[in-house]
Amino acid sequence: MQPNMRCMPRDHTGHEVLAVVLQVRDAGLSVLLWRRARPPYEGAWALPGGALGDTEGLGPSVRRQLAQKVDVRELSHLEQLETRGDPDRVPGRRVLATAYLGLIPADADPGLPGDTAWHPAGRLPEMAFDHAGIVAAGRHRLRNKLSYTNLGYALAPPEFTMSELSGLYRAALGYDVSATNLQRVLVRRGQIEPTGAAAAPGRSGGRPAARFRFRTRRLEVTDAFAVLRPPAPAGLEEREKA
Amino acid sequence: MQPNMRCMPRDHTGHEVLAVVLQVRDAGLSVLLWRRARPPYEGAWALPGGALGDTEGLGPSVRRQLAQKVDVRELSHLEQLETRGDPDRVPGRRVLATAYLGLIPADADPGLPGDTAWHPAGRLPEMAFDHAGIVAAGRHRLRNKLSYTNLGYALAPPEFTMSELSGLYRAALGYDVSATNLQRVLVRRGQIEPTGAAAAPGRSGGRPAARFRFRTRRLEVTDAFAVLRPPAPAGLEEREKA
DNA sequence: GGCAGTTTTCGACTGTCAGGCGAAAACTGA
DNA sequence: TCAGTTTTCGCCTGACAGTCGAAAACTGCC
Repeated sequence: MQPNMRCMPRDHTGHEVLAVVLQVRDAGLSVLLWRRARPPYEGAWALPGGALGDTEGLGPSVRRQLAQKVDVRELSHLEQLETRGDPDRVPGRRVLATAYLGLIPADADPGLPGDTAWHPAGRLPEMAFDHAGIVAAGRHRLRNKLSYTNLGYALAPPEFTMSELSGLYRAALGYDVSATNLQRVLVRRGQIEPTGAAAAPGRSGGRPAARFRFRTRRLEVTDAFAVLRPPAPAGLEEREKA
Repeated sequence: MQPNMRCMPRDHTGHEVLAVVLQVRDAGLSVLLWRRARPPYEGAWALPGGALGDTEGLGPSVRRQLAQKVDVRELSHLEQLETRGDPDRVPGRRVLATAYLGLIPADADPGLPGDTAWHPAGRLPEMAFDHAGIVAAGRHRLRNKLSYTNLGYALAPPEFTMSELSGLYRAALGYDVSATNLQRVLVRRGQIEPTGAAAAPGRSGGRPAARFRFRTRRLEVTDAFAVLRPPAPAGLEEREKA
């Protein structure tokens, strides 16, 4: 199309990174947004992020930008989402955006700057640029990965009861999840295990719940859900050890 | 396409698009590569792609670049894979690359330019830059999506027998897939249906196979495989109509 | 202390679906 | 007609999700 256009010195296309940071806050899925004080989209809400540094990797850049909004040490998970390159996604100039999905456990409550706040991911305020669509992509990714990976660890505190975990899944998935089934499924898959200690009995009585933890806090995919799975690779008992 | 050294000044970071184009060719999964004639990585093989135009969307750019290698009308599927931004993934200058996954049905045999050829995706030749990793990501994505979507349509010709389809899945997944089970699963999910016509009986005898087709040739996800699925949404019979 | 209320835990039952096996069907070539 | 080949169909099994109900374990009130 334009063989030499790539050498044009000016009007280069910029590149920015954005982050969809999600956390379950009081029984709902929330996303971290900041309010734009200047045009374009003055007063609208935007995802945290900013321009990619000249010698900076994408992942490190997200972490750096995010550090201006929250304590990044709270981040339990970070993965690349998608890159948007619509020529006019930003009015005036060409900016590509690579979006990341970040998760924060429900027990964390990082302090925020004045222009930044949590918003329910289901009912977004007026959003700048194409950020509403990016949030939707992030929610989608989270929903899917909760089903076939152990990503729940990224939403949950180090220890939890099944009721609490069920509440987290409910908030993230958008529908009720039976604590009974959730426990059976996650234990069978080896994702969670009881800690042994029982939780403090509830505020209004009731049998004290057992506490659980995720066995590993790094992403692992449940390959047992490949629909046409490979023939069982002989050994059966090493699955327990792995 | 190849890094143009005249543009070397490290003013801004450039952006290119790449495509992992996969096709099942004689019982194996193959990827489209071209051979670099100039340094860096002279003689090594690279993914098709090139610099993003200044006013060009990402998807259109991949299609444009790909048109120089194959007949893009053969492309049955195209989706974004990931963006690589390692500061030194390309020696000398900063180039971000957004990779796409493209699929071509097994019955197509597009003509190729002289520097371009199909290679077995399992045993790659010496690859330029980080392209080997990108091919691996593409194979991974294909394997996963074959399990929980109807993406098989993108590998298969308009009509096929179950033996042929089983061979395609075997090539893409890397392990044997029983034609019996595959038929039952895909029919139950409503992905494929018999065309009615029977295939020409085999070259060496045998019962003539029934021919099948995919009901739709657009991507649809098999939501029934969400592990913790939402409560059944009442109506049961409209699933048949959908 | 006993009893009602509450919450969690456990076991049993059902229905769906994938995987495997073998018999029957349908064709070719000798 | 018969052996060989390939596909198709039906049956069985085993895994697993979803539901329900009973039992367990606690609080608070009488």
